[in-house]
Amino acid sequence: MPTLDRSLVAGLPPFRGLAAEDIDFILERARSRHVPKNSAVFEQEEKAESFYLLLSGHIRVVRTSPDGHQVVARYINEGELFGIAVAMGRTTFPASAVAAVDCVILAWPNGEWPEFQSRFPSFGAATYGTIGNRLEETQATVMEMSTAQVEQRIASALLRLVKQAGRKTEDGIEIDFPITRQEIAEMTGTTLHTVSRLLSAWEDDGVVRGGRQKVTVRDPHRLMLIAENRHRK
Amino acid sequence: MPTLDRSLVAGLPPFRGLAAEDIDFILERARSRHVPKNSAVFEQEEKAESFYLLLSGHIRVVRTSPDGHQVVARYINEGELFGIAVAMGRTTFPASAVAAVDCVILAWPNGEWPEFQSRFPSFGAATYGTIGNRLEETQATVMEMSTAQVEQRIASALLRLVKQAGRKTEDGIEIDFPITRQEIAEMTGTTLHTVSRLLSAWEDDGVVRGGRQKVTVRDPHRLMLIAENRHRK
DNA sequence: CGTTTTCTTGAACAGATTCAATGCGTGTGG
DNA sequence: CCACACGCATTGAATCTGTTCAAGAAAACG
Repeated sequence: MPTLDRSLVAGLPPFRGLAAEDIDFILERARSRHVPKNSAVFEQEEKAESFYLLLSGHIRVVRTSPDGHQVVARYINEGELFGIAVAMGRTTFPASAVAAVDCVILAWPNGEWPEFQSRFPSFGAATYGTIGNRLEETQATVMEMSTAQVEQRIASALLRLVKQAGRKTEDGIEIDFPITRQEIAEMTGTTLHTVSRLLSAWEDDGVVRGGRQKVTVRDPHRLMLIAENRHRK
Repeated sequence: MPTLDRSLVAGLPPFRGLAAEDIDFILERARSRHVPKNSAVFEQEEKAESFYLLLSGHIRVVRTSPDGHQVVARYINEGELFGIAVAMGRTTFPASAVAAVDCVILAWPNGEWPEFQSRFPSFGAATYGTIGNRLEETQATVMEMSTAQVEQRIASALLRLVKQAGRKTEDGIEIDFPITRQEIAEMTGTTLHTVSRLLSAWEDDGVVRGGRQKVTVRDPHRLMLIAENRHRK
């Protein structure tokens, strides 16, 4: 197997500040893997054997409750670590990770973690920073779900998606992976019906443009006003 | 200033597995502090200069949104670390920490963190484990808020409180610190009115017993059925 | 003893869900 | 290659859970 090229990851936060040979050391221990659209990298409750980095594509992190309800916890963007249960001292994954499009990932056996951690403190720090950010984001979500109306939550979610995975088109900014109304509902704690209704209304207002598994934001500013509940009712 | 006695902390997770002299090393660098009821250890957005351990008492972690809404993110129990922004690479606190009762805390300057981390890996691991647990709990909260009814959420919250800070009385298990209906509402994303109504109804059923800033759970099992939505309506 | 904070409870209202029916796209199999 | 079935999306109507508005009672505090 040819060694992975360090240019693949050199710019990414976890590798920033590492010497070329350190990056090579880490990459030599990685396995790369292609993950076809809609297949899972790992499943909730599964024993965590590895941790991962998303090289390309988009991954949806989904939690399922005992009674079958699903919640989309987040989307992983290119260059982000995920499935880092080992860094939190967990033995199982708290959620499933599903490829939203065809993806390429790197995987390291958990056994490598302690060495990476101690040998490359900046790598460890970046990982813990990632976890910290996710805790912060998740708390922000709780806050939003406690205080904001559905309309505002959906607007915020779209803005976040557009920011993380927006692709400019002639028509506005399009979310760069297929996403259903149902999934938007699972991100915002509502039903696909409500999402559909609101998107339709916004489409009439020219704020967004819908499509099958597609959303394009045409007027981000107006969407922001909606998210902040400062728009004319 | 007399050195703190190592028996204060020896049993606690962050110190487990450390040699006596290591514990002393860490304690020598700590400052202890008394925090009167209702006063803040630190405030949201404040620059994080230290990290903390709660020796005794109960601390409420509160997030306030730009528009003034408050959410109770969690309660810190005796023996837990809190305000560990430094371990997540944050420079400010994402929430405020308020003493629910008179508390005693230890504080370490953030500058000590890197040394503790590298010198006592088990201390670092315990800290990261704490962060991981909180992320996990917070995601569970999101899940609950997305899928469960208010009644179930309040029941779960009470059960969690009772588990973490329950004190047995002749009448049932009492939450061991003053907590208002408003605060329960802020934990569960509802209003004090709804909390009050439900607690009143449960009191009529003999499941709980209310009081000013006080809740006693008399029938945890029945409360569990409510939390799981498996009780007769 | 008056003032403030906490808690209770009724009534009206509303946002969002649920139920139901239908339409539209797209990918697959005959 | 076309038809059709399935997954995804839309939209109306009815319903309901929980909020909001309003008024007051009870407990603590200075």
